[in-house]
Amino acid sequence: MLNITPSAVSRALHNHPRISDKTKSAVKKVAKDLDYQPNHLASALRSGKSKLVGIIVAKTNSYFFSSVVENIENELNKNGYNLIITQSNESFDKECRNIDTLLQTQVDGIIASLANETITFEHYNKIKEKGIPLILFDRGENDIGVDYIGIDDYASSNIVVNHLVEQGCKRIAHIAGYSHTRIYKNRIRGYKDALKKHELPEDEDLLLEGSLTIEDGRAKMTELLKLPELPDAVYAAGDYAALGALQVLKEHNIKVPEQIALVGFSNEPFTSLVSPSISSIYQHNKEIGKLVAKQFLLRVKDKNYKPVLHKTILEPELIIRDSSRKHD
Amino acid sequence: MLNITPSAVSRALHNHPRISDKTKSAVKKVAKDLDYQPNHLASALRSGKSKLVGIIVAKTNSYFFSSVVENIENELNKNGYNLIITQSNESFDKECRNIDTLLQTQVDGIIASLANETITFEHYNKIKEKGIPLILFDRGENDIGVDYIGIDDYASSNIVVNHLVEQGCKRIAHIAGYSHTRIYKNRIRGYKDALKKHELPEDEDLLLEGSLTIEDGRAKMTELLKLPELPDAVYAAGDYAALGALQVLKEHNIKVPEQIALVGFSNEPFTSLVSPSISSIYQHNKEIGKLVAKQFLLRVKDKNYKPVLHKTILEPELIIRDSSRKHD
DNA sequence: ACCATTAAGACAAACGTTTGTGCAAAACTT
DNA sequence: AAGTTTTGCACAAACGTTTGTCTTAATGGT
Repeated sequence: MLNITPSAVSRALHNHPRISDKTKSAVKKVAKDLDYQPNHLASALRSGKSKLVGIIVAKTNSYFFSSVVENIENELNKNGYNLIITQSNESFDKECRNIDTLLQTQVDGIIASLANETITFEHYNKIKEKGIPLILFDRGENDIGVDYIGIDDYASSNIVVNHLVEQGCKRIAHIAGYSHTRIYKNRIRGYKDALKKHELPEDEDLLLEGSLTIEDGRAKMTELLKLPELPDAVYAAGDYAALGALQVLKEHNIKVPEQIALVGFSNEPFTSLVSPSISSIYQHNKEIGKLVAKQFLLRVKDKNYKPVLHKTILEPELIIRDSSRKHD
Repeated sequence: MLNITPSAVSRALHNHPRISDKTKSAVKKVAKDLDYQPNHLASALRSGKSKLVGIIVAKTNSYFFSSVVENIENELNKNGYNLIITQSNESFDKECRNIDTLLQTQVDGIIASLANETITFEHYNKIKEKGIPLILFDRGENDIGVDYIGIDDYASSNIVVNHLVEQGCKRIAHIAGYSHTRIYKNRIRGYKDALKKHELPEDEDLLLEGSLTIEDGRAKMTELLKLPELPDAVYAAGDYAALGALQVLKEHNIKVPEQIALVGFSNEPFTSLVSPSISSIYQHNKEIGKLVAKQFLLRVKDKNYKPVLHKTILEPELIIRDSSRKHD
């Protein structure tokens, strides 16, 4: 080297004020020449910061999650963080194990969206006890008491119902998610309140909770078609369920949207590909990813910033497609 | 503690033969009681193994990649490894940067699928120089000289052409990927050779290279429809291109498969959702993921195992759907 | 009973940084 | 010119493991 201690080198590379500009530039030059690669592990060990962020989502191969993650990655990479992505597969157990794994890996923080199965939250306390930031998005709970970014599910339902009423629908069914998950509960509340607002009768037969898979959508639509009085619109709380419903409608030669209009949720890519294309709620995937990343950065930069909780709620946007457009 | 040195504890937890069973169980009991969590960073620093594996794919939000990654994750998690997932966005530059980032993070190995833009491979030498395993899948190159897992692209084209000929098609077009990428080149070769085998004339107008996006598929299909003599089948080397083609065909009121049959590639979920559903080549996503993981584990366990190169080529499977089924 | 072998674990160095403290020289103050 | 502050860096400890070597005690062989 050039007669200098490791500590001086470290400080030089980090632009410590107590190092002269001359040695700084000298050190940096040598670093370049020798193609010096800092050892992240050693740095992490000593400083306690691994520069790794853990992510837990239900499934990476859903468009919504993968595009949120993509945007989180872009933001955090800029700040020297890398992502460790795990998936819960909607399983509570796997979610718990993922948390353990991530904590063992000494991540600097965790970003998560809850599994469908998750209805208790003690496992998240481990994270809080460790003192590292935890940010939830989309499927988060108020009970955990951490920062959250998501859309206004209640408002989404309002927008959907308003739109359907505008199209002339008067008997609107809702294929809902399980109401133990907050977001689905809110969508149900929004649906009911919107009906009231428009002075439409609330019919229990028109509200069906389920897992929102394609199969579930098919089953629920089949049930709806057995009703003595058919609905003239179906609002599904998930695109896959909407797709299942659409399949059943086509099999029964029911015209969409003329006889029954259809609206989904999440704006999965296929909604614009099927025919008729399915109207759906866009959840601002990109925006959510960016906001999550920014919120995370805020938290790691300012550890003592605890007291204030940030809940960011985005306004949803209805993408109107053929499945619910009765007139231009 | 219980009057024992850290070294003894470490060895006890790792079942070192020179530690008595008595102390081993004692140590493990205390570890349980105290909820001891080993510090991966310290372990990584000392042992030189981070237990992290880097992944580079073009896009996580493609179904093929995300399901491969999902299966890699499952396998590697069982062996104590965690994944750092990065995406190149099909960009050569981003791919280079990803490699640098991963190496800096001291990953124990890298698993990658090349970006479309990538046509030179020096940046992968950095990985080999570091002496850590590199495994390629799907989009890999023979030149790099590393283990590879993928499907037989040449055979895929054969299967597709055979199927189309069986359906009575005699003028088969191919919307191809750029031939500088090996897998697309092989699909083109397979396509040409299969035509020869069936003694069908090879028509240059029927072979169009492109990026295989939806838009590209639309453009290429539009071109094909301008030909004086229309094709009676289109084989697209990617599902998105096939979808674009299908859109154009429907807009021109051309019956699929009666007038023009259509086959795609990758078996993306939407292929079964659109109407008509699109026949497509299934690439054994799960199998690929598992094989990649196993190959990686082989390599890290046996560093000196270098000389032999493993190329695993899976047989593709054609999923026949409505878009190419002229009779049952 | 003496030497050889094995067993069980202690000891200490090492991995490559970061960081608090100490200390000399330089710069500034009056 | 003497005291005070600032500057620039050296020193050394520390992060929590892993691992090669050494030591002591126990076991075995003759």
